[in-house]
Amino acid sequence: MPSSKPPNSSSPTAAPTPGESPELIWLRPERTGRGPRPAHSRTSIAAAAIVIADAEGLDAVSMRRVAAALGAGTMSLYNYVPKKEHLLDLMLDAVAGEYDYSGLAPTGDCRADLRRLAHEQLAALRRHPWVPALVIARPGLGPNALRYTEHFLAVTEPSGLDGTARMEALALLNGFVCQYAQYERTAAAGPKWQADLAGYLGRAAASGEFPHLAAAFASPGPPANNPDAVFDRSLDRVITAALAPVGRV
Amino acid sequence: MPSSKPPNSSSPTAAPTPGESPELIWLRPERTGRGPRPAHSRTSIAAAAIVIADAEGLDAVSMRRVAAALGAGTMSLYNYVPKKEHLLDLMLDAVAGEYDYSGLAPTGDCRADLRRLAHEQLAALRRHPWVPALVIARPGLGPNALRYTEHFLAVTEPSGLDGTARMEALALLNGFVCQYAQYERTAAAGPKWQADLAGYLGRAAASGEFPHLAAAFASPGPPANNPDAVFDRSLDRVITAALAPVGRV
DNA sequence: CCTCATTAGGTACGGCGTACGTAGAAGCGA
DNA sequence: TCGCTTCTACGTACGCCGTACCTAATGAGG
Repeated sequence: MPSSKPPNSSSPTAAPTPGESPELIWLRPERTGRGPRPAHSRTSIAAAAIVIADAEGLDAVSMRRVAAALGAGTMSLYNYVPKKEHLLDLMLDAVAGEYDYSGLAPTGDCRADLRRLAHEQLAALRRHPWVPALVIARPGLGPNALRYTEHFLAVTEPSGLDGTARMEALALLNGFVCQYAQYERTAAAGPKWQADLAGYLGRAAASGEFPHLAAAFASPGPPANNPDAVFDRSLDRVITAALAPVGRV
Repeated sequence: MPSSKPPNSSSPTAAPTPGESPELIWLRPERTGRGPRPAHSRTSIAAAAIVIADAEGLDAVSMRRVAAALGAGTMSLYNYVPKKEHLLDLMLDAVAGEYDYSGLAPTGDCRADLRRLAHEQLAALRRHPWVPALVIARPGLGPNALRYTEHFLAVTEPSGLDGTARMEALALLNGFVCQYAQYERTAAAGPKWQADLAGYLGRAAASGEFPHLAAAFASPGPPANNPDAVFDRSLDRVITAALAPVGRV
């Protein structure tokens, strides 16, 4: 929704796309006003694609499938999305648009605010397990990601860090949450896979070639009473790292 | 090489794979000894695929391309690799096999050892820019990854952390290095993309909707004299977080 | 030596992203 | 108002992809 001030429709080179054609889909206007009204919108397209990805995985998201879900011809989709990559951009930004910041207003307690934000994020990634694998490949700075960034910067303002350090903190935290969600996902994958893995690790440990590994797997570690305990434990460390003053750590 | 103890070749169901067929390629024996000698090996196949991926990106790695590079028929590859996913597993483990641990022996200084390890890792990811996007999707515990894990556990032994905490530390550090390499990669992507992004961010900042974002981009931040300075800075934070004692952070 | 698991590789199928072309609808200048 | 221009919708077609299935040839084990 960053349309409160249309940039400058009176510019001399007022073509909607000054150069040839921007690579970023967010720089392409969704609608120029000429011709028939489009039957769909970026939002509805992203929503349809997300339904498919949630239900059947990212591989099931094809231009044909999404178009069919919208009741459109395959090639009609290309009027909205120049390449499939851009469809993925739309999907990611739509997920970023799911955050509800109304309960996440900055309280002045940086650490607590970030903890709550990370949990909101983890919840979103659990709803959409295909996100982590995608977001690592595409930076994706759609309008909703911008709102997220703005919120993060607001929340970390009391930390005393400069803008650059806070952007690095954002990347650090984001990466951690994505990685954790991905770990959860593969850990929850079929028992077959897990049994295979256990057998393989067991054999490796028994081979005597990996003494530290064997020791690490032999010790049980503290049992997690709370399913999110391991997340929270690491999260605290990451927040500390992210907010550490720049000079020395 | 974890074959010093073949599990039990005298089992009644002495098929090389006890169950039906393991999902993990590392549990499938590379060779059973019967029939003609294979013309290729997992290692050579992975090497061929990596050459393609380094030169033309991961999308260029197809079963046909790899087979052709080996001088083999397309379908012959399937004698070595049951599915393409497993080819990717082989590639990842081959990269993990590039580490030279001879200069990385544990010195007792945990932080310094981890710093050197992370730099070795970053160098490998720079050689193979397709790795980060892949490794997030597949846990991949091939023999070389096991050696890496073993080394990491050995290096972090003086930290006083238990095995579980050190495995979490490994994941944390790994994830950070991958994310940084990926960031470097997209930052180095075409000037067109970068110019587009700058324009988009500028417009967003100018809209007044994102005051913190605008402020963060207005302040220049300390200039990096060393190209790896930003990596080192964040790396120090991550190491600190990873090695923090478990009880409290 | 015979037997048969194993390797090599061809053919074919369904699905993918998308270039290209055509037909029709709608905003805009005259 | 007309007609020009630009948009949308979508069918067809091409070249790739992963891989199921099949046939031969090969060579180690009994």
